[in-house]
Amino acid sequence: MKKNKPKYHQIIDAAVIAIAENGYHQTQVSKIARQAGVADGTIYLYFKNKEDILISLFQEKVGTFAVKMKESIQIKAKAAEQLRMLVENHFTMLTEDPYLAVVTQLELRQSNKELRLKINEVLKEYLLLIDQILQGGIDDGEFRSNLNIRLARQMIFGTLDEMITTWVMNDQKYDLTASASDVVEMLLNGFSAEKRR
Amino acid sequence: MKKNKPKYHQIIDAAVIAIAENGYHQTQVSKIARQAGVADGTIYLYFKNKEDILISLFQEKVGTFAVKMKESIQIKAKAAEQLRMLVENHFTMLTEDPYLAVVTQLELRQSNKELRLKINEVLKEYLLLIDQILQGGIDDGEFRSNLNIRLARQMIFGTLDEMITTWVMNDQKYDLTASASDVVEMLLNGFSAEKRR
Amino acid sequence: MKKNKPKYHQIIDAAVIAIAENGYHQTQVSKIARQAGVADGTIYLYFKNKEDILISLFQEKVGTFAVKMKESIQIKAKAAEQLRMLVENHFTMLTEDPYLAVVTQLELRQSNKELRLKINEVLKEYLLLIDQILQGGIDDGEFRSNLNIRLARQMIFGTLDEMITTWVMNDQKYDLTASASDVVEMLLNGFSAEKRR
Amino acid sequence: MKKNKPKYHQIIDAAVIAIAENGYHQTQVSKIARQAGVADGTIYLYFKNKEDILISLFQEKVGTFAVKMKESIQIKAKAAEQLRMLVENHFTMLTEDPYLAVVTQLELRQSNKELRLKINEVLKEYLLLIDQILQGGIDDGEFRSNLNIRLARQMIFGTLDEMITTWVMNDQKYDLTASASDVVEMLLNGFSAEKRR
DNA sequence: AATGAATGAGCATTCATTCAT
DNA sequence: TATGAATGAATGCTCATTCAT
Repeated sequence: MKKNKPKYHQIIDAAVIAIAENGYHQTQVSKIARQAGVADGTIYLYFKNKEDILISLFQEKVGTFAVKMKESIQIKAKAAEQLRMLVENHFTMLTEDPYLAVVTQLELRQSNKELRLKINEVLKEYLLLIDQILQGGIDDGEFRSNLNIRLARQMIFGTLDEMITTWVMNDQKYDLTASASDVVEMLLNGFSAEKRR
Repeated sequence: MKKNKPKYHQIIDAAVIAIAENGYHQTQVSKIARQAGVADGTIYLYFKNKEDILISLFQEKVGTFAVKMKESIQIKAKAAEQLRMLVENHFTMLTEDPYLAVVTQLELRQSNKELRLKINEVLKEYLLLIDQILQGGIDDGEFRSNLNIRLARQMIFGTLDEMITTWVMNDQKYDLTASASDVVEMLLNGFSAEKRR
Repeated sequence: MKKNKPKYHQIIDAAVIAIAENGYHQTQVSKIARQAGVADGTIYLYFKNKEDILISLFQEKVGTFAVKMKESIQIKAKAAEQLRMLVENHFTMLTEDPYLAVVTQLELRQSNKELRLKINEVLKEYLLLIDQILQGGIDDGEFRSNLNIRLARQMIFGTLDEMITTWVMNDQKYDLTASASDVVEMLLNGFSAEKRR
Repeated sequence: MKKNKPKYHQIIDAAVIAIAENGYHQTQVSKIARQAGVADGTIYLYFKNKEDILISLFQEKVGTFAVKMKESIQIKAKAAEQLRMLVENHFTMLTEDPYLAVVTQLELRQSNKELRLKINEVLKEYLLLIDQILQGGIDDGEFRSNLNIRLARQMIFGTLDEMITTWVMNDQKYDLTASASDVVEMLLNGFSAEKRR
């Protein structure tokens, strides 16, 4: 299995740095190779093509991300606390890896529709986690019973994504985590209250 | 003024169709020209370069969008009604122009950072409109006084954007407007209720 | 006859200025038209194509040049004096028209072989004039009887051309005419003296 | 070092042939590549851009030219003999490489001013060689003491250049070397004799 | 005669991928 | 495994020329 060899991760990490520093379209395969300290041709021993590097990058990073997130959330019982944990962790993880933040929020979106569909496939696991929190909240009576889970999940993900993208576009120069509490409150209000009128 | 000549809009409309059908990177200038029924060189009588077509496209379409939106909203007095109107119109307008939906939600995001900053510049007008609704709601007591406007705006825009993108990625095959009411409720709940506990 | 209409010369003069200021390859037909104060299309009422402007330009300017030169020379009796007059006039005329100097020495040489052959055709009249001086000098016994006229003419023209080109390449910043006397001496020495040994 | 690899010279030689046969402006990079038997992209592994091929071509050919010329001249003691050797060699070398003659006398002059300045830079070495011959002749008393070296050099170079260009423009169909002796005589007469009167 | 909007052919260069070593 | 020299397809833009008005 290629994924267990050191050069596999070496190349992926090089890709994150190269793309974050140079931008998606300015990052040629040869630049990733140079950053990784391998020859151009070596890349193709570990990845099918350039697109495969990007998908693998996303799988590795978001996969790790989702696993850690799951673990963090399991220690909380209530859906509200789980959601708070999810938002805080989401912000913290990206704050701690500025290169990855740039790559996921800005650069990878410059890829074509086909690649984005594959990226969405990887994201599904994470979105499912959100769904589980929401379903739990409904089951426990924390959220209203007629909550539209799909919609609620899109609200959560869309809000976080917009917040983070804006933060990255502003060169990550303010504290993203400081807004975690406020945004969680607004989301929870949206989910818990009975339908107005 | 070039913008008043018929070919200006002819080319922009052709660009929307060509990009929606072929994807951003597969849309050569010659393809736009063919779609518009003009020679390649004619494009350059109306636009500085290929990027300028895209920026102009966005300005024309989102500019029109924002103007219409402003007019629609002014006939409503309450912020809640204004927000409902905004969401409904946003969904309706994109539903009525499927090509434009694909271009704004998927294809235009594949542009480089520089172009995206220009696009954001155009978007500002629309985001300001949301801010005005929110501020009105606070002033009227509809929304809680300590509402974080920036956050609320990001929640609105992020949620709508995520909903629409998902809808477009699913080939626009379900009724987006049907969710308008539900999402407005959730957003309003988030803004109106007092901070929990 | 087109050549008698004012716009004919208006366009040629505009071409000299435009080419001198912008360089041969940077001088589009539209630039000449703008400089001449006419529409692009108007150019083609007076000239067959772009190349025709250049040939006509050369014909007009060098034609005038040759006619003036002939007149100047006729007042001198001796070949040596005629040659001196030719060199002085050649230098003076180009010194007095810096734009033309740039165009003939630098810019027009960037044209293709075909155009250069036509230019050479125009030059023939001038070269013939030199030949006449040389033949006169031989007939009068000023120059040695076995002087190779073709070679002598190439020496005269080549030397002048090289001197002027160097002067133009150095932005015409020194006094070209100051060297006239010296160069004439050297040339005359080359022609008059008996074959050495 | 790229210059030591066989493909470097392979491409330069191909460029000489392609430009001589097709003309400067009709010689696309792909044509040079085809002539050299390499792929278009390979050109760019050895040259920065198309202009760089031309400059390198000139450097290689004229560089070799100047080196050979220096060696040939050193075996002669008298300036007159050195000049005769220079003219003969100059003619012989270009006669032996008809393609190069076309390229240097006609095609390379069609380049823009910037490129021509670089070409002149390369030529300087050759012009310096002429200056050294002239200075030697003055020191030895072969040439008159008040000889203007700059002028004499321009006369030599200008005359040779004009002769060769005319010869190339006439499709090299006569024997250039046959005129070497005569032209040298005329030049020497110009330099050696005391100022007339 | 004059205009100028419209035309469309033409080309240097990049870079993902291959493959002989 | 690893290399890196070589490949060659792909495209935005310019500008001389035309022609309807």
